[in-house]
This record gives sequence, structure tokens and C-alpha cells, in this order.
Amino acid sequence: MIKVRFAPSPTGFLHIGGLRTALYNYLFARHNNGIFLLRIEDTDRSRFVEGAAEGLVDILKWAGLDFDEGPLFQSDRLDIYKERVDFLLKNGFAYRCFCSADRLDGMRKAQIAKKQPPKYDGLCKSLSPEESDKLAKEKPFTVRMKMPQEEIIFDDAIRGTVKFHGSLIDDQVILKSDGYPTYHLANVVDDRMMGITHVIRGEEWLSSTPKHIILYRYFGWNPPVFAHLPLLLNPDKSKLSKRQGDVAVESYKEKGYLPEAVLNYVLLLGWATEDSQQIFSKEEMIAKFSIERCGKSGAIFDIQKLIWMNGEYIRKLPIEELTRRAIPFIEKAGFEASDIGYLQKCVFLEQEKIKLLSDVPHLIDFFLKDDIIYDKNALDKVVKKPGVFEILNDIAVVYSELKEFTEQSTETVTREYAIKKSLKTAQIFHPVRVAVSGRTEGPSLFHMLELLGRDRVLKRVNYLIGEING
RNA sequence: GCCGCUAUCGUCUAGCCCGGUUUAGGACGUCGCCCUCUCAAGGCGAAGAUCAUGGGUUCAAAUCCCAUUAGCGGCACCA
Repeated sequence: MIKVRFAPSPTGFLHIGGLRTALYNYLFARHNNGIFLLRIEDTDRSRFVEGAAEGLVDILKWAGLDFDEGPLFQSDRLDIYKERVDFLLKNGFAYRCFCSADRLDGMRKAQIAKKQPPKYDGLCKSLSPEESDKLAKEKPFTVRMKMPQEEIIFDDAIRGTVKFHGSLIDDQVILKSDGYPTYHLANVVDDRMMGITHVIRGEEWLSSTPKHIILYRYFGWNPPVFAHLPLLLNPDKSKLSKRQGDVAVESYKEKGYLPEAVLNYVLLLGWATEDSQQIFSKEEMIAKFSIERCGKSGAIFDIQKLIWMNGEYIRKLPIEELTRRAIPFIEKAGFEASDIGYLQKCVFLEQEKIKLLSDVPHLIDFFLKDDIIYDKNALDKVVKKPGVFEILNDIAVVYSELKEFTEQSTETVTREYAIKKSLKTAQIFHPVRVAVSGRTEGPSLFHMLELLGRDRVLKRVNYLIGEING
């Protein structure tokens, strides 16, 4: 039975790169009818952020990456790690280290200054068991694993065979002086005890993997399959970071990206099909995903393509659904959103123009409020032209004489008026558009007029006539 | 500094494992044309890649081999 996990630490919001890792794990599990587990790696008390774990669960839910087990918290499992550390200590695979943080720090700085690799000098390694036991009662200590001085070779499902030499790797701290395990220990122990078969994680873990391999060996366990995903990059090719744009999935949600689009976009950052398919339903993702087709090189996060993709998904959404999702944004902009039927009509007229849900309030605001703002540019370009005053006056009369004020009837009489006056239709359409909406761009004119209704249309046209006069 | 990973259009990538079907394919973006009451959307088209560089192997290399370079990642009592 295939089993994978997503194992974030609760130190803040979910990173967009983390979302991709979670997605790949999720897809791999679903594709293989396996299990997807969520584990919260909260072993660093100094970086713990209140509410972060809940936030992680919420945003995963928003993204639709439902997990089958968890969330499991490492802080609930301290006894288990402690027991494993004792095992290592007893078998000589690890030793207590009583060096102070100051000593370690000074040593590291000196090594770096001498252009040497920063590495623990092994001072406490030579302590006898008796000395170690005695000191342990007096001083705080950490526990370090012993790195064997040999070549460590492992297979990565994405990168193939990878080799490191143990002599170059530090005797890693696996238990901190506060009694909490470090990532390396907790990760290995949990993956084993939770039955994880495939570890799919970011490339930043590749060089730690030999430590994990050795821990598995010390415990007498078979390691899982490792797959290290390429990193997500800033436009300058450095590891994607806060400084150069949004990395929190939460902020994409707030900006009005659809989870389907974010997932689909992130899917393509490091994975592709042979035919370079771009748009995937979730079912297709699950059906087609495979680790073998993951790329090896880092991918720059291109917001332009995400925006395009979001537009694609928005255009495909049924109008009821689109409106439902847009309502929080409409309300946030200060508009009343109780008349769903009316909002649906407004949103429908603008659907093909929406890139982000947060665009919606602005796109439809002239349907929702009376004191519309006339765009300066629109006034200059369209209204301040000779003949506009007369046209608007005539049109107001024509519209007021209409029996029924509909898309069809308004179009018919407007075109008739154009012929009668030997005007190009655009000479009438444009000023009317500006008069009723305040701007030059918008939905097709007559759909807009019908939705606005005669009263509002006449009121706005007459208002503009007054403005031209004044 | 040491270790490791990576390297195809501006960006995401296909092709590479199993050399010839590649005038290196698709997508975003850009530009042009069409449609059109505007903006979009849509349709059509264009520009854009000496396949990091240099050597081999071969009748033939983006594809195989070697070296080099560059970029990135890791080297915490962070994950």
C-alpha cells in the first residue's frame, strides 16, 4: 500500500512551493489508491506560531487537497523519539554532546573564517559512557548521531543515483537540549512508524538525505523511496521568497485566484505530459500524474501565466458558481449582495473580462451604485466631441418613448436613429456607454442598458447632458 | 570554502533513457491581422532557442561519453 505525507512546520502561512509539494504527494497517493497523510512538524518551539497549524489545514482544504490521516503532531510523540534516541545511545550510534552554544558558535565562525567547512570537531564523541552518564546529570546536553566515514549512496526517484561521503557530513544533532528531536530524527522515526513508502519533498532536503539513510540503517529499517522536487524560483532564479512577491497561498486566495487555477498552475511547475497539456481537471491530474515525469530543474514562478489560467477557469465557471465565489469580494468592496439574481446578471455580462475574483466589484460597480464616477479620459475622448450634446438629448427622448425597454428594443431604436441622422452607430454607442457607465469599456451596450433599466439610464444620460451644459 | 543538484524560446515545458521521423513541438507573454458598439473573449498568423560551452564517439547528436563554465541548494540545539 502506497502511503505519502505532507509534513509542513507550523511557522507561518503555507508557502506556494509547499502547496506544490502537497499537491504532488496528494496526486501520487490518489493515482495509486494510496493514503495521503498530514503531519505537523512542530519540534521547534522557538519558531512555533499560534494558529499556524489550523491555517495550514484550512488552506489545504481550500485547495481541495483532502488528507486521509492526520493532522498528526510531532509534539505529541516526544516519548517515542526519546525511546529511539536511547536505542541509538545504547548501541553506540549516537553520543551526548555537552558543548555550549557559545563554543559551537565560535568554532563555526573560526572555521568559516579559515574557509573550512563548518563542522563539529567531535570533542564529546570521545567521552566514555561513564563520563557521559555522570555529566548528563549535571549539564544540559544534545545528542548527536555518528556519521560513518564511508560513501553513502542512494537512489532518488527523480535524480537517479546520488552519492555523498560520510566524512564530509557533520555529526548531526538529533535531540536538542530541550528534549525535542530535530527534523532528521523525528522525520525518519515518523515516516517509518506511520508506514510512509515514498518521501516526496523539496530539493533543499537532498543533502540531508544521507543522514536519514544512516538513521534508517542504525534502526535496522529499510528506507522509503525518496523523490526530491526541484525548487520554485524568483525571477532572479533564487529560491522563491517573500521579498520578491507573494509566497503565501493565503494571499492568492485573498487576491481572488481560484484554487483550481492555482493547483493547475503549480502542477505545471516541474511536471508535464508528453503533449504539453495545459489545463487539467483534478480527475485528469490524478489519472496522469507520475513521479517519473517530474522535471529536475528549478522553475521560475510566472505570475502572468497564473493570471491567464485563472481567467480560463473563471470563464468556464457556471454563472451561479462564479457569482457565489465573487460575493465575498463584492461585499468586501462595500456593496450589498443580497439580490443574487441581479448580481448574477451583472457578473454574467463581465465574465469574460474577469481575471481575478477581486476584479469583480470594480467591473460591475456601475450596476450597483448611483453615484457613478465619470472617467476623465472617457469624458475627454468621447463626450467632449461636437454633436454629442444633441445626440444624448435625442436618445433620451427616443428611449423615454419606448414601450418596452429591452436589449432588443433599445438596439433597434438606436440604430434607427443613427440611420435617420446619417451617423455612424459608434458615434451614438460610445457617448451613451460613457453616460450610463462612466467609462469607455464594458459589456455590450444594449445588454447593459436593459440591466440598468430605463430609469437609471435616463437619469444618467440627463445628468451628463447637464454636465456638458454646465 | 566544501559537498551536491541543475542547464532546450523572456517564462513554464515536450523531445533526450531506446541517436536519423526536428526546418527543435506546445503553453504564457509580446507583436500583427480578423471579428466587433468599447474592453475583453475567440480565430488566424509572426517574431522568439547557435538545444550552457568545448572536445570526442558516429555516416548522423538536443539526444551517447568526457571536461569546463554558470546558476542554484545544503553545510544550525530551523524545518
